[in-house]
Amino acid sequence: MKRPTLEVVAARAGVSKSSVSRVINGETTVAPEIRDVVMRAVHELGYVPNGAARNLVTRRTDTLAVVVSDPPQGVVSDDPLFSAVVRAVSRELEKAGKRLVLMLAESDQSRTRVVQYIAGGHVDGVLLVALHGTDSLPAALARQGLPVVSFNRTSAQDVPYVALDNAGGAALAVRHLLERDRRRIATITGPLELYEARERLAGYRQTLRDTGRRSIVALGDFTRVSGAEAMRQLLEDDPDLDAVFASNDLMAIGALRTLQKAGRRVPEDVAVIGFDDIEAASYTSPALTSVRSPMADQATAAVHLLLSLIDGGPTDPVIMPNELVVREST
Amino acid sequence: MKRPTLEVVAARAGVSKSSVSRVINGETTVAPEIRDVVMRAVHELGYVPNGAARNLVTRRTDTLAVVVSDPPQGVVSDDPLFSAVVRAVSRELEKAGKRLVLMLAESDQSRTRVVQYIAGGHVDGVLLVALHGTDSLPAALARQGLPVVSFNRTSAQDVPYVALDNAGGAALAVRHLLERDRRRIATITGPLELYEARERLAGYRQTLRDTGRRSIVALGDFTRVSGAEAMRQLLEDDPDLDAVFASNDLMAIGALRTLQKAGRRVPEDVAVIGFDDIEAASYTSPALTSVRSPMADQATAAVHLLLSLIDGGPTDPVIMPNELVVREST
DNA sequence: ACTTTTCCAGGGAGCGGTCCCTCACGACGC
DNA sequence: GCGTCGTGAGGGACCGCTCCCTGGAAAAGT
Repeated sequence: MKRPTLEVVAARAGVSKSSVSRVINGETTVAPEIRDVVMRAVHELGYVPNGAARNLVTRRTDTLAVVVSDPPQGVVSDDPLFSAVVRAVSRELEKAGKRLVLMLAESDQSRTRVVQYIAGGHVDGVLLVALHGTDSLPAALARQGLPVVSFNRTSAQDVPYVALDNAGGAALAVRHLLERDRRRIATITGPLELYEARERLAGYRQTLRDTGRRSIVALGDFTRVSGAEAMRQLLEDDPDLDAVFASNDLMAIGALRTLQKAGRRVPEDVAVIGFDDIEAASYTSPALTSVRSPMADQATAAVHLLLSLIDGGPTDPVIMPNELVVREST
Repeated sequence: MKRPTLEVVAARAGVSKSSVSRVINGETTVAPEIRDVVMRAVHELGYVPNGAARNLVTRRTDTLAVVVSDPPQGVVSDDPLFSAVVRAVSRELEKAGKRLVLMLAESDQSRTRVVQYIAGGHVDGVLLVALHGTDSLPAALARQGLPVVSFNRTSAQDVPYVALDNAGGAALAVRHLLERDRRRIATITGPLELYEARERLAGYRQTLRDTGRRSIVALGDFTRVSGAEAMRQLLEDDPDLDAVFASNDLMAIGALRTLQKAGRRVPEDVAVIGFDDIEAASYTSPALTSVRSPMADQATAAVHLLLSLIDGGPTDPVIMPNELVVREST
């Protein structure tokens, strides 16, 4: 099942390789009759250009890597937003006529494999998703000298990024709770190695400080069980609290369960608000109020930034605004 | 930022290209001292082989495509299982030292693009996920003459596949409901263009028939809202029903909500059972009993089958067993 | 009418690897 | 001591494409 080559097509059409190449690549300096005879030959033979050969000489691959850097426990890729992001990226690349190579970097070993692969010239650019601030990957990739866009802020200074307005979102949540006349507002944080977790915490703190209230903080790690556990902790430490801002929805869902088991009514006794507005937030009872993270839009923006970078465009970071989705839990 | 080539490394090490190539590819017929001097040159120069050049001559890419064929509404890729599958596949390929190109085929246009890409020799094999029975893609890809494995049964005869035991899983669910002394057991189906939906329905029907009971069927399309709607329909048609088997969890969750709004207690008045056991199934209240689809295992099996196919191995289909996860809703 | 410019098809040199084939050299057998 | 064999390094053709360069024909200029 050998595929025909340019040369075979050229022979069939009775023209030179160069002419066929020009037709294939849509150059305009080709006489119509040559164009036609070439196209016919192409269709008759079912010719499709060999990608490797083309890559080799053009040094472009029309392929972008999406690298998901994640500890083995899988905080990020377990996240329900993962598939939304992957889909949005995929759709956007499809539109731009590019391909997507997905790589999960879960261990140091796979991290070096990723760098090797990138260095091998297989891709034109890299989209980095959800890294720890301490991650060595962003810097290592940036050093390869090809375009890198991060899906979050990272410790590597010069990596362009598209980020959520995490602090602003947290402020939105807290102000909403204040408007509902809540006085003792606790928070459950994400893992503080992550920028987004730190920013959400900072937004929460700042807003409370501005209104002269004190923070009540419990640590979580963005998983549902950690949310349940943190809520238990909070109830013990401060039984009088009347609202909880969880740094993501999974933890909010965990907190909801804990509250129900403890016999607290939501939202009457304790209001609960999450962050991200994942699908499952609308399934819970009561349905969860949440700060919507426009992940699909963020993914789209990240792809655009990366594509523009590849074309030598600007590298200005993009910050996505969030909005509040009020449901039953507040 | 020009990367060094084999030739440069060879010059630096004072040996021939061939020797460097042998060292890089770990051939054993190389004298230790040559090996050492080459390795040193490789490290000093930071040499990484150019992928395109290698692909061109070896005709292998060590890359596999995962093609998700899906209508624009996104039945499959909206599915919470999507990310689980992608992750499992990614991990497995990582282990095997292969790369993953993800392609969503949402329109006819993108379908042709997929076929073109595959024909371009960019990948060594294809893993097809979740197709409509009428999909033209499996056949088109199989015609390309490279290994294809389907993640479900398809209409294309000769495409090897890894499937769930859908009928068996449905039977498991229905028998469980019968054991709970339910007499009027309804079902909410998936979109019947999909094999899995038909098989789940068939399993339901057969099990009821075997025990002399009649089927009560409402049509859904695997989305949550369709489940809610179908449940409304069922309550209207047959107010006395005491159990519902939904063909997937999202629809079960929708049904749960409808039942609660209608004032039926779950499981006291109506037992609800889902299929797939997605994460969210354990978040609902009451937590959802479900037939667990071992999607990650299925994905792993599919990758193994594909890899074995590439090495010229057998093409026997694999059927994955499912198990029941009993929670509060039954 | 002749030269200059424009335009477009063809020829062919790479791109950076792999791998077949040749050949040198040391070990071994007789 | 000489021929044979085995081992392993080197030379170079080749994978399929792009793109620069050349050259001939047609168009434009004088």
